[in-house]
Amino acid sequence: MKPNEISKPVLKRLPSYLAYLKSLPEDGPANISATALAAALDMGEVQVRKDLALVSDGGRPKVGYLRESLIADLEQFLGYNNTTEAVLVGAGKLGRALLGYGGFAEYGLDIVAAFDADESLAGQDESGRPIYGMDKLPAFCQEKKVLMGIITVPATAAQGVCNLLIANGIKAVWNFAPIHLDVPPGILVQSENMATSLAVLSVHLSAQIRG
Amino acid sequence: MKPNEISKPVLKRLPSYLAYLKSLPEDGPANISATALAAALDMGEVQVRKDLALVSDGGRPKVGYLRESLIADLEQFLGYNNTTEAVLVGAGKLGRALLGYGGFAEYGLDIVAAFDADESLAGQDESGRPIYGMDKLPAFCQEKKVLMGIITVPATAAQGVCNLLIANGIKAVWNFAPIHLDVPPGILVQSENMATSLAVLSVHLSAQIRG
DNA sequence: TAGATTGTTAATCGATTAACAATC
DNA sequence: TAGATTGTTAATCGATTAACAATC
Repeated sequence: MKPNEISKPVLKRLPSYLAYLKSLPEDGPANISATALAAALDMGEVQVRKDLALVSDGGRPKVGYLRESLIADLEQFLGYNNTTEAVLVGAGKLGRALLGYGGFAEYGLDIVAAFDADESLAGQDESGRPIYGMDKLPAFCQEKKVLMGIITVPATAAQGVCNLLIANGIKAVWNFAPIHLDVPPGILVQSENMATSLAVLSVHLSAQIRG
Repeated sequence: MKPNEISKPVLKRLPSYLAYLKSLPEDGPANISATALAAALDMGEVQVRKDLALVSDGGRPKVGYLRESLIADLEQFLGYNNTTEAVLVGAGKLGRALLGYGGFAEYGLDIVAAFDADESLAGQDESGRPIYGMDKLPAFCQEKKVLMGIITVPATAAQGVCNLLIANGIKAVWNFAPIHLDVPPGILVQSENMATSLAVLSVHLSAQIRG
């Protein structure tokens, strides 16, 4: 089963399973059933069972899955074992917050360097990651064969940065700028969109108030 | 047309339209067609047309929509005009970053206060918002009739905070903790999940590498 | 009028759910 | 064996897309 045959809805649910499994006490029961997982996460049990069948064949009738194996299978499938190196562009507030966040290692992500148009930011950030001027970006990405770029620049600069990253070998872009990025086929853009979440919440509240 | 009749996929696309329309130059053409919007955002034009028809009746054959009216209709629909007051719980790195972000006003969101279990954080944050101890939360939420809560505490504390918020009148929760929150019917939880985005990117790269 | 664009009705597609058979 | 659980095949549901009619 090739991972790219998996549908996006399924793919987006997998991290929840993983997070829940990891939150279980180490000295608890060694097995867990899809039924139990579904109940804990408020999901349909058939859906959970089908999702798990895509990433693991360790499910046994009557006992369910071995928790540790299932965790391993999910991590394997999600590629959290082999580290992905990423560069970050835009060392403003958000950019530095992401640089400083230590939790990405758990997902196999390593932000190896940051770049910013403002040369005065160059140096090391508090977490010890280097910050360079934009002129250093092309050589760095090409030499290190970096595949992921994280964009935390203002919306007006985002498309240009995106183009630059792609020109230097990046295949996946994590975009925090609130703007649609145009990319050639084969490049994946995943946009982190707070406006989207806010819209869902906001409309819910409007409906709530109006009755 | 009641807003809660709209489907979630549609709702999540609306902010993109709005952002794009706002990015257009003020002195540009006054009209824009669904066709042009679709092309700019890499979407199907039928889809865009159908989405817009749900929030506006200003579309005219041959000319499209009046840009300004469409912006107004979208903002109206998304409830960005009437301000929503929110409280934030957890004044750590992420919490203070959100407090300091000035952009929420554009979406009709006003974070009026923050709370943290660590009393030593009490006082004012740099942006002038007050930070209180957790004991002040119940009275504050009830008196101000706050409807939205933002959770930026560690995963282990999130469910407890969520319960507390709901007990004090909150109807919508914006959750940044990487954990599933259980809530009673009628309460909406929107989780901001970076692990989800990372999974999508990570699997794309794995597939890319393997060929 | 001709053509661009809108909005709607019907067809397709994909994801979820339900029903069932298999297994320990 | 009986019952819990798995995995699979079929049915349903909802969203997207295609085809078309309406309009300026």
